[in-house]
Amino acid sequence: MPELPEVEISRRGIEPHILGREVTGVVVRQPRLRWPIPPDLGRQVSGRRVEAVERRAKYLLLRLQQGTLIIHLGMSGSLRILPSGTPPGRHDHVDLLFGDHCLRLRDPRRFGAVLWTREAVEEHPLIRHLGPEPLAPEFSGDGIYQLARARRVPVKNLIMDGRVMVGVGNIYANEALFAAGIHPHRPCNRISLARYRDLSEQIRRILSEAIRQGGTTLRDFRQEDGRPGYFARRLTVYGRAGEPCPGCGGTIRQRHIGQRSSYFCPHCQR
DNA sequence: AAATTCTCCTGAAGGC
DNA sequence: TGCCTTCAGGAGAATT
Repeated sequence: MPELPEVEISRRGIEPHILGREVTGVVVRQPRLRWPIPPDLGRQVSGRRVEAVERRAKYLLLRLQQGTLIIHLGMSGSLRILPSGTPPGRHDHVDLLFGDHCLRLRDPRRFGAVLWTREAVEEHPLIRHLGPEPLAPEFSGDGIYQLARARRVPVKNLIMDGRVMVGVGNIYANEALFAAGIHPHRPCNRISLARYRDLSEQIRRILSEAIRQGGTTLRDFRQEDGRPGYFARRLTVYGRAGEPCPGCGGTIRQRHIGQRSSYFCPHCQR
């Protein structure tokens, strides 16, 4: 499931293959993703050159001449660079053609999205309200602490809220809270500034490490060359219910918070 | 108004 | 072996 590191890895993987290249066509085999793919996408983007390949939160932004393609990988999306004409698999829904090769989106669960906007992408409804990037140099716990004071949701919900900060999905939220010794259920307004600063640092550290490891492959994620990521072996608590906590030897618990699974050590995390 | 629930979809895993 | 059921999960929309 692509979270921020997986999207950044995809960005770095595809950039050298498409930056500066002209889109020669688009093939849409299945337009029904999270939102329908615009029917005239091919006409809109063909002939335009890729001027930048960026990432904002978990959105990939392909800046073309006079517009931006917004790609979201949803739950199960992945991007591959392939020779043009490579036979598509069952869930290969979209190809962006670049002459001899193509950028192919595979997304079995179809929660992803491919959208086109000619407006300033920073003002797009999906982008406009996004919180700060954890990997930006100026990111610290201070802003989060201020926001948290006015709310009382569990801290895990807070850090997964894209308006508060972006890119922290379920896996990394669990890991960061363990690393910071904070209980995922703790009301977010009952955590000190010092602990938010530490938590922010842990989020940065874990996301950076995951990027270095090629991301976390749990089910479908593949790097652009088809290799899986290797961060899964570094996960300390996620998916380890019943196993011993590496900190105290106690048992890692799993509980549901919202609709998602939390994994934590009730002894080390308070 | 903040917080929770619902919804999209299908692969994987577990039970019998 | 294989069918059936349950679960997971990002994020906007709907609901409380």
